[in-house]
Amino acid sequence: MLKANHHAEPLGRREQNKIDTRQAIADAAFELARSVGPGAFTVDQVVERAGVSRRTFFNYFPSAEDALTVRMDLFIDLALGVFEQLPADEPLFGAIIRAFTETTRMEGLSQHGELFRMAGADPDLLRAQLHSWERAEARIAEALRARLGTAASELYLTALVGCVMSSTRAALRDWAVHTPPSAADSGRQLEARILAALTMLRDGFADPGALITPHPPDTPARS
Amino acid sequence: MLKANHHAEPLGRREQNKIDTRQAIADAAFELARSVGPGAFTVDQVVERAGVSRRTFFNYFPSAEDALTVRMDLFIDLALGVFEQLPADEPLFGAIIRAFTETTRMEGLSQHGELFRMAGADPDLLRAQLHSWERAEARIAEALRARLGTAASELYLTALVGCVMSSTRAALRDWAVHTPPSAADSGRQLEARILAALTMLRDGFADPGALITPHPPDTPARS
DNA sequence: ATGCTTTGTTGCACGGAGTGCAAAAATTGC
DNA sequence: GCAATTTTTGCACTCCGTGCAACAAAGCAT
Repeated sequence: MLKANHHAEPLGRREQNKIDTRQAIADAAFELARSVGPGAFTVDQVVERAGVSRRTFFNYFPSAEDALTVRMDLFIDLALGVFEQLPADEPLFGAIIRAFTETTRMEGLSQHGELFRMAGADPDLLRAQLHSWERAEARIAEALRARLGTAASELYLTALVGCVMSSTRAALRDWAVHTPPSAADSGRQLEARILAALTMLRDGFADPGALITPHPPDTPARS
Repeated sequence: MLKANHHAEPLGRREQNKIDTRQAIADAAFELARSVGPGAFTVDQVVERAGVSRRTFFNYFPSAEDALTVRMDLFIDLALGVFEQLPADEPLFGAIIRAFTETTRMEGLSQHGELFRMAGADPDLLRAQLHSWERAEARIAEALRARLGTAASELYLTALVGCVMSSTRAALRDWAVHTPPSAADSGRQLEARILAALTMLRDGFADPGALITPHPPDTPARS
């Protein structure tokens, strides 16, 4: 187990207030999205819940949907922190997989799945999430660049990161479809899928053999 | 060379008018984006150029940025048409690569690159494009599902398509960075990159060896 | 504590985005 | 040509997103 790298600096009241406000807004937005549905609430409703002014909201987020991507950004923060602590000589795919699984263990997954599922109902939320993945991709590519140095071409690097993210997203999608209610082993279900997808990637998708969920739905994949 | 599958049905005036209007709006939006920059023009300016009412614009597109993704959607139309005509026993990656290269030969690439580069300057356009890629992914997955039948799991299928799109996107990005002006061999440059990225994918990213553009920029990659 | 500087919040105002609705115009079928 | 259908348009309305200036809170020095 890796230590959490908490940045536990003194952190003045200025910084803390901003973090709190940001979180309050994000929480308010999430609760609203959960209760009335994504895209079915206004910024005014959010700020009323969060206890800030309308103008302040837009100081933090450019749109209501962006307040719903905070969780993913934080998730990437964690994952990158984990990744940077892994030994530099560990095999690449192994390190990536470990960074993901280690992170999913400290962060709850249910909300991510819930948000992912919400995106199916609201194009604007979907776009915000895609943008979030894009930002994450850039950040991860950055971290990988630091790890691999100039040994790898830019194309190799960006394509690899893109594929890792795509595979992870496919796993999330599959998981969201086949594990709608919060099942007991929900976490393991997702982990298994991410692992399966990344393994396919490592093998160049040579074997179409069904590892998880054949074609018909409702096959809980006894893993 | 494959035939273009032109759907040359009679096509009444209703249908034709809609197509024309759609195209007029898309063209007007593209010209504006090109001259004043993406995100720097209003819907009113677009509709004035296109010669339609403001309300009509929103009958066709939900936002100004969406009018700029028409080209990519059409590109996918073409590519899918090509893909479906390829022999069913052709190796998967080969078929995908061929579908792409065949399509790039009939469609101009410069506008795609231009739009791609524009997205770096306007978050909303970027989101619209990401959404467009997402739609394309779904459509391609559909086509692949028809081709592979139930032999492949959903996860395999969606992960594969996602990775193909990601690799292509990485190639586009690399190309857009290293080939800013419309160079003479612009088309071949892009083709080479897409091929390189998809080859990396097929090989499971086992070899970080620099195929195109080592690390430093401005290395035209003698192909 | 007191004042001074820096930084974050709020209200206001304004232009633009997006949508429901009903009237008007264009296309189609007969 | 006439009636039915489909598309375009104008209007009105709400909500979004932002520049600006006044205001409040935190930091800093004495």
